[in-house]
Formats: sequence, C-alpha cells, structure tokens
Amino acid sequence: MLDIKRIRLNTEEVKNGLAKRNGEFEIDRIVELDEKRRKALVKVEEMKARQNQVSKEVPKLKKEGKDASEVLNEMKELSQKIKDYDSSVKEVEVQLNDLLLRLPNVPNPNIAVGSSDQDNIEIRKWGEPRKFEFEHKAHWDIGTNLDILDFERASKITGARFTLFKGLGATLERAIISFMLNLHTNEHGYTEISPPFMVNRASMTGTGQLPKFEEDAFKIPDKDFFLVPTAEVPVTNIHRDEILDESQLPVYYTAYTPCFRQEAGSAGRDTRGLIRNHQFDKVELVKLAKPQTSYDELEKLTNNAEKVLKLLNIPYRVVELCTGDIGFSSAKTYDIEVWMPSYNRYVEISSCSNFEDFQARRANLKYRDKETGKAEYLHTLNGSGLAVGRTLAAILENFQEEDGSVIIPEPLRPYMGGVDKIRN
RNA sequence: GGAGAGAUGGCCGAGUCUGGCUGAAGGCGCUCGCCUGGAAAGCGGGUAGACGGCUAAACCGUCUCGCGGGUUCGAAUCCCGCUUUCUCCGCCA
Repeated sequence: MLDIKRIRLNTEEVKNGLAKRNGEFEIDRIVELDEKRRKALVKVEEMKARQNQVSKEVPKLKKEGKDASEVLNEMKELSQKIKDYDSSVKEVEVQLNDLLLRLPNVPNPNIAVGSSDQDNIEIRKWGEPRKFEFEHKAHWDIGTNLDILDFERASKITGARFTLFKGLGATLERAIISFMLNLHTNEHGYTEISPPFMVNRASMTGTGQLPKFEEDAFKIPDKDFFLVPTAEVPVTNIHRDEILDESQLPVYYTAYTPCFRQEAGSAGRDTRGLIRNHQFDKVELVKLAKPQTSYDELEKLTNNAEKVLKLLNIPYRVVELCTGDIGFSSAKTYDIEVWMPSYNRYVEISSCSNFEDFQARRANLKYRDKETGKAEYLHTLNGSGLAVGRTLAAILENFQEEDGSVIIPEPLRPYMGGVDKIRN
C-alpha cells in the first residue's frame, strides 16, 4: 500500500511512476476521497472534543448539587450527531482504503520501462546450454518413462495440473528440498521456518494477494482461510503488527511449503508437465531489512538463489523485469530463468523482489530506529530459492542420457542414499 | 466438539463487582542526567501507536485497554457476537 500522504503531496510523482505499469489507476479519485475524509474528520473531531469537555464537567455539576438535565439534553443531541457523522466518515474511509489496497507499488525509478517481458533486461548468464547429440525429451516424457512422474493418475485422484511423484521421483523431490534448505540455513544465514499452509485474510492482504487477486487463490469454504500461494505469505506475516528492534535486523527466513494456485487466466498455457501446476513445492527466501540496505539485500538474496543452480550445474540467466512485467507489490524484481531444453529457452524458476515498504504498510511491519527512537516501516524482500518442481524438471531435461536415464547432480546424491542415476 | 477461566503499555500487573478525576496505579526493563576513579546501589527525568490541524518541529485535537457492535451525556469497566490463550472432558495422528 502506498502512503496516502505521498499520494496527497507528490501526486504527480506517483502518477508518473504508476503510468509505467500496465493498467489504469484512479489516483484522482483517491485524492478526492482523501480530501473529503480529512474535511469531515476535522468536523467530527471538533464535536467529539466538545463532547469530551462537557462530559468532564457533568460529574462536577452533580457534585455541586446542580441540575445537569439541560446539559444532558444538549449532549444527547450532539451524541446523535456524532454518531451519524462518524458513520459517514467511516464510509468514505472504507472506500478510500479499498482503492488504496488495490493500487500497485510504484516501480523503482531506475528499472527499465517497458510493457511486457519482451522489454526485460538480461543482467547475466551462467553456464552453457548443453548440445545434445541425440533427440532429447521433455521432462514429462522422461519422468513418465522412468515411472517417477505420473500425471494421468494424479488427474484421476484430483484433476488436471497435479502431479504424482513416485519412487525415486518422490525421493528426488525431497532431496531437492533438503539440499536447498541446508544450503540457505548453513551457508547463507537463513533461519528455517515451517509455517502453516493455510493463512487468514489479514495475512493475504498483508503481502498483497488480496483484495485484488482473490480468484487466484484456493479458499477454504466457510473458514475464510486460504491455501498458501507461496511461503511468502505466512513468513512475511510472522512479524505483522510488530515493532522489531533494530539490532534484530536484517531478518532472514527460509521456508519450504507446497504452494497452491488457481492459475486463473492461464488456461492452455504450459499444460504439460511440472511447469504450471495447481500445487507445487517451493523453498522461499524472505528478508526484513532496513530501507537503507534493502537493495543490497536484494542482490544478495538473488545470489543466494542462483547458488542453487550453480551447485547443481544447470545453466541459467538473470533478468531484470521491466516496469510492465513486475508484480503488483514489487518495486524491483529479478527473475532467475533456468535453461529448459524442451522449451528451447530459459524458463522462470525464481522471482526475487524488493517490495520496499509496500507490504510493510499493509502488514504493519516496523522497526525502531536506534538514532531517532521512532518506529519506521521495514522493507520486505523475497525470492524463490527455488521452485522445486521446475528444478526437478530442469534436472531431468538437462541431465538426461540417450538411454532415457537421468544423472543425479552430485550435491543431491547424499540426500538420495548415494543414488547417482535414475534408470529404468 | 463440550465446560470453565483469561486477553490491559516493551514485560509483569492493578483497575472491571460499585461507568466519569485512568492513555491508564505500582513494579521491572530500557534510556538520559546526578553521584563514582569506574561500576553497583541510590536519587531525579524520560519511555506506545495511528490519524488529523496544508509540510516539518513545537503545540493542540481525535482514536486505540484482543476484535466488532450495542447501551449511555460519558465505557478498560455494563450487554451481545467473534477471535485467541490456558485448564479439564471427549475425539484423534
């Protein structure tokens, strides 16, 4: 959520910033409502001040044995007036708040301006895509042939866009998760979290999934709970409504969770394999940092995620998303894209973002500044470290052999009882 | 799922029966000053957040005692609903 004062005082700056995104935003309407709210507020508060003042005098009158009935009658009227006025102020506030919650973050002014992923900028590349001397296969065929992935039975059990992992496929998935978590906790200084996989409305609103994107989430009937679309939601909300001590910063959390997404609007895209499922596993990296350091922390976080692919020896590149492609809450985002032979291109496997204070305002995440003694909004960051299903797909595709077997990257073998190859 | 007891500032804890002088006693912690060679003890001061008064400081006002609503001129205090914690019972991995 943007600071209403920022919108009020730097209206043009906000307008120009948001204009670089796709979509239309009702800034003028917000400014109008804000003004309406403040005008009304001054009036009610005057009335309330009068009410408080008189209320203090009532017991005095009574003590002196004087008749207070005249004053009380006057106050009765005032009290009713305040109630009426208050509810109209509240109405304006509700409207204003709803608009604010649906307004995206202002992109960092230094990122590339563009309208689609065509305008993203490649920042760096690592590794060389493998040249196959045989006809390579897509991961869904490799996995099905090895009997480690079963898409048909997953459809029977649940429906389309679900996957059954079997035998060494299930083991490989578990190995990837453990490998990533150990790397981030042991080498990169993150604290491991295992959060609830369902979250409430306040948490979803805190990170920006609600109110605008409710149709993307899976909702639990009658409960007002949502299946987590990403660990970002429960983990970023750990310190919601808290004021952290500056000495605790920066906070580094990593969490494995399954992620549940409706994939509304993506019908027909990536329908085969592990790339776009309703349920997928992900290891997430989350940071809470001081504003002054958040962009350094973004670089580090991205490097932490890249390290996974380096160790697994899978080619990837990092792109900076342009203003038209960054997510709703983000000010700046790097995508890490892994080389996927079946797509013959790089495919997103991690998205690392600095949200600045956008989520912090929604979730009321603050820290106390040591020098000023004041509570200030934190900056929040997160990134996948990495998406597990896509990592597994990349392993199958990049390390497949002509005979249909797949070589397991060295760092994963200890997690698989020493298995170095999956074969028929 | 049933029964009961709680939820007050950074923490502990009074106030709730008997509504007003309580944004909230007292203690702890933290912090600043005095004292000291230094420290402890002691003494004195400070110590929530949001919103608004065109910006900032000062100052002023409004709101906040789990959340929402109601009664009342006035609610931490009375009434209703919800959330949550603890204890006991039931059920269960």
